[in-house]
Amino acid sequence: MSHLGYACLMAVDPDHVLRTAAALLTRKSTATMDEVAKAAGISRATLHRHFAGRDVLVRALESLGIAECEAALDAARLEEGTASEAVRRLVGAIEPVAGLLAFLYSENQLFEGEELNAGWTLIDDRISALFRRGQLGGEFRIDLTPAWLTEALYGLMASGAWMVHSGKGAPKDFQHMIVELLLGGALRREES
Amino acid sequence: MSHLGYACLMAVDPDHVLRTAAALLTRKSTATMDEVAKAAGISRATLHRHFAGRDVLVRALESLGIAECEAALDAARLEEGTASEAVRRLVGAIEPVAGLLAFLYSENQLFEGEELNAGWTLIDDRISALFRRGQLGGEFRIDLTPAWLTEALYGLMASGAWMVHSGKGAPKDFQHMIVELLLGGALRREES
DNA sequence: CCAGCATGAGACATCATTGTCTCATCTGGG
DNA sequence: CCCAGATGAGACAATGATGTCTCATGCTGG
Repeated sequence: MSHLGYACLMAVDPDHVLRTAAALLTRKSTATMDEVAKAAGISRATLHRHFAGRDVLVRALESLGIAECEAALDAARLEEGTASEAVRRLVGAIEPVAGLLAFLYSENQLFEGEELNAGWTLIDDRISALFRRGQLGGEFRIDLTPAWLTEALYGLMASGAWMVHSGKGAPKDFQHMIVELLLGGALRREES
Repeated sequence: MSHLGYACLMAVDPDHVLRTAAALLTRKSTATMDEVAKAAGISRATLHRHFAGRDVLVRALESLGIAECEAALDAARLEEGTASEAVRRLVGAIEPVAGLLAFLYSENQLFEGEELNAGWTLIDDRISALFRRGQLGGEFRIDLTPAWLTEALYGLMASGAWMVHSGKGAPKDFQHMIVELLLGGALRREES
């Protein structure tokens, strides 16, 4: 037997499979394991060897989504500059993951009884903290709770991802549309 | 044979079944036909006699959702008063349907190839027209398209429904949270 | 060259949901 | 009272997705 745990030869790259699955399920959330395998260019048997069951695959996608979200949060440097600038960076950084997030969001309701991955709470807390920072600094209004602002951001990102996905909006407008509406609202600013 | 088309005796009320199904599927979008029947207090056979198949049931729910949406649009009198007031009335009127809308929204992706019910376009147009009216009247900013404002409203309503459903928010705050964020945004208003 | 290992293809049983059917029962109107 | 119609309960097959298995193939490392 080889002294290496696994690395030998034409082994499938699990990360590539995962990302292909994410791209497919983002478009068609009911895709079959067979379709996922075909999209990844592997057989259903091999897919099953790496992810033993659809739930395992979804859990792995959840971990991927959480990891990418946290990477986006890190890249956005939420502690630096004004809260508004941080929100803008956050939306821009999270845009590539928005589709996957929307998929996971719709799948989460299937994990009703089971425990919710603690990673989501971590992310919620970091975003809530950003809004709280904006409130304490006098930048954001205080009559909307950080929790609601966080949920609203999620909803707006889902709408933005939908606009882009359906072709009604350009990806380049994603960040601007969301940030402008979330921060500025629909009303005209007399003071501007 | 009776001279009346159908009305005879202990006939099931299809509307009651529909509303029960809506309430159930709002909470558990993957509910079985059996669960739907049980929730409505009828047998699966009878459910099947009224709605021949799950797709027929979902289509009926779609029609119900469209009808209730249009009723809400009518009740909100979108042409009266300022656009802001109309938006506030709209959100308040549509709140009871928000859960059903979220369910239908998630199901619509399953009707990929098939034709989309024209009713949705009608509703989109009416809401878009409201935002356009606000823009033309100088009330709303013009750098966000009415189409985006409409989609954003949907997203915020989904987030609001989620907050209420998950117990993180009170139903009485639904209207206020959404309208304040959609119109005013998160930034503080110096002019207020 | 050869052995080992990952893969592809496919067969197979299982499971859940669904659509369809039959039959017994109950109710209310004529 | 009696019958038509609607319902409830359950059996049944069909379908689709899934999990598991075997076998042949092809490649790599030694």
